[in-house]
Amino acid sequence: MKLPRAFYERSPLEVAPELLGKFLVHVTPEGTATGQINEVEIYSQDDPASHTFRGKTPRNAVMFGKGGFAYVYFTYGMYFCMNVSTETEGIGSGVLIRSCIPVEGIGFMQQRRGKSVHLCDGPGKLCQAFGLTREHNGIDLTTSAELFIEDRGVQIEKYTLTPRIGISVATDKLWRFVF
DNA sequence: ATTGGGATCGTCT
DNA sequence: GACGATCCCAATA
Repeated sequence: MKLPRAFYERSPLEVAPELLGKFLVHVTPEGTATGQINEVEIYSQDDPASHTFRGKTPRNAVMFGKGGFAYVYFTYGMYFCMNVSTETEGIGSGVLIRSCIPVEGIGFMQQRRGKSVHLCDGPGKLCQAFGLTREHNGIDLTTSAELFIEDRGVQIEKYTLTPRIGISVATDKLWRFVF
């Protein structure tokens, strides 16, 4: 079943480990892409590595909204990354979906990813494989029939904490969750 | 297996 | 005007 608002409206430290093992689903006219989330990172309001650290802007506004919305941003001139907003309205926090295991729609993913064998194992690759772009920024994952996260009864008992990837500050924090 | 450079542009200083 | 919450390819070892 689809994750409800209450799941997201908690501290990202609580949300992140529970997102591991859940299923990201994107329904498109060509077909449905599904993947099991296996790597996430936390970005909170008072975190110098977070887009929200210097306050609300048009770009990061979704992170400051209610929990359970997709924050999809454009980066490095050519890639998109997807987060889910966490905590209540006014708090700029979220969880970056970094990687997932392809489950359904692998043919579409390969088509979108071209020659590469690496379909979903990275935030930019994941968005490309799932066909996620700026159009998906701001989608309510708790009500959308197009983009949402499902609980299919899988519980991840064992996971690893590491520093986050690709940041230059707060590198001591173990805010990356992998299983 | 690891390293280094290039692509490419929106966002914020 | 500088710099990314990245990725890919080529060169090195």
